[in-house]
Amino acid sequence: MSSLTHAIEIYINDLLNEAASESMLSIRRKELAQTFGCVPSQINYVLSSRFTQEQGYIVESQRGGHGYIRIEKIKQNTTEDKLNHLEKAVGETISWQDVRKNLSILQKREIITTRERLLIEVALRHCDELGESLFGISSHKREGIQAELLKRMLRSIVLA
Amino acid sequence: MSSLTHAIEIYINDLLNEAASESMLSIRRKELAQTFGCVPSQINYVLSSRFTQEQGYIVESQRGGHGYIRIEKIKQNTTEDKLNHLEKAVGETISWQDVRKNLSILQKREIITTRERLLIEVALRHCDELGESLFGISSHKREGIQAELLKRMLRSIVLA
DNA sequence: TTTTTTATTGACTATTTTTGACCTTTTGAT
DNA sequence: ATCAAAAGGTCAAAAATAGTCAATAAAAAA
Repeated sequence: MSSLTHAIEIYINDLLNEAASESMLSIRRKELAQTFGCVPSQINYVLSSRFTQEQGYIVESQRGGHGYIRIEKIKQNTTEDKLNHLEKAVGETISWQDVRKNLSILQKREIITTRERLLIEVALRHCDELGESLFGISSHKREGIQAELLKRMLRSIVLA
Repeated sequence: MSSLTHAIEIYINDLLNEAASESMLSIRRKELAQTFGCVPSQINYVLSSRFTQEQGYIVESQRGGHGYIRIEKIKQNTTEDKLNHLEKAVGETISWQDVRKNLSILQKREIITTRERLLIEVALRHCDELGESLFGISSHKREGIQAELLKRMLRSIVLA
């Protein structure tokens, strides 16, 4: 392990934990690289492999003078359960009917809002249309694609 | 250690907020520049990067003796306005950069929530990945598809 | 051992901020 | 009417950051 990447990952996590400020922190890419004696782009690698949205982080940055990289942890690990549950509920493929049914349930349980439900439905339909009209993918394959997108979307907000 | 630009941005916002006068204020470019010990054109930079119409402000000015710069924070009114605004902001195609920027602005203006922003980002990325890896669509065309999806999603929640 | 995945680097690119030289508009005095 | 002074505007260069991508190298899996 050791690896530079891992060390940097730990370093950032430490900062995030001790930062009283709502587990959010700001760094200078160059500085961080210097403290670890590596090239700056190494930091990008760490961020894109260890601090992705899927993993519960939001990363924003700005170039130019006084540039920065801001990392925010948006996940409380106790939501793991919900996640697993969702994964199983959605499964590998899912029909449009089922999608509607599931979303309806989630909404009633106030796990997602009406607006969020709309967003999800719009996205799924759009994807489906593309798959069908533009590329004529089979219905079954489209369902797989939709299931994947649905899972990703649900994950992203359950973690938030 | 924030940038000059950011400091000036905050200063102006403070003035706008405490100004009882309908969140509108008038400044002298030269004076403000002097307050911050910078060249006057720095003020133009701040205005054009932080107080654009997109971001909800109207800026008017006049040269010559008794010149001034007036800054007004405008409220978002009807749904129609929001929609038109969105349509224009997104346009026909949109880069990932611009997507992030736009969503960030919408979130700051509280037109969408963090969760909604996450949902949208995930959906767009998913669509993009599909387009690229599965069907090898050109980058430009993918941007068009993304713009369409983005507009649909935003429309759906603005109208909700 | 061979293959596949993950890390490391660096050359090249892109964005943002800061500064300054030069331009335009408005007012007011003569 | 003219001109000088007093604003504000534009634009492009320079400086300060961050991002991308592809070639290697190292580690893990098969």
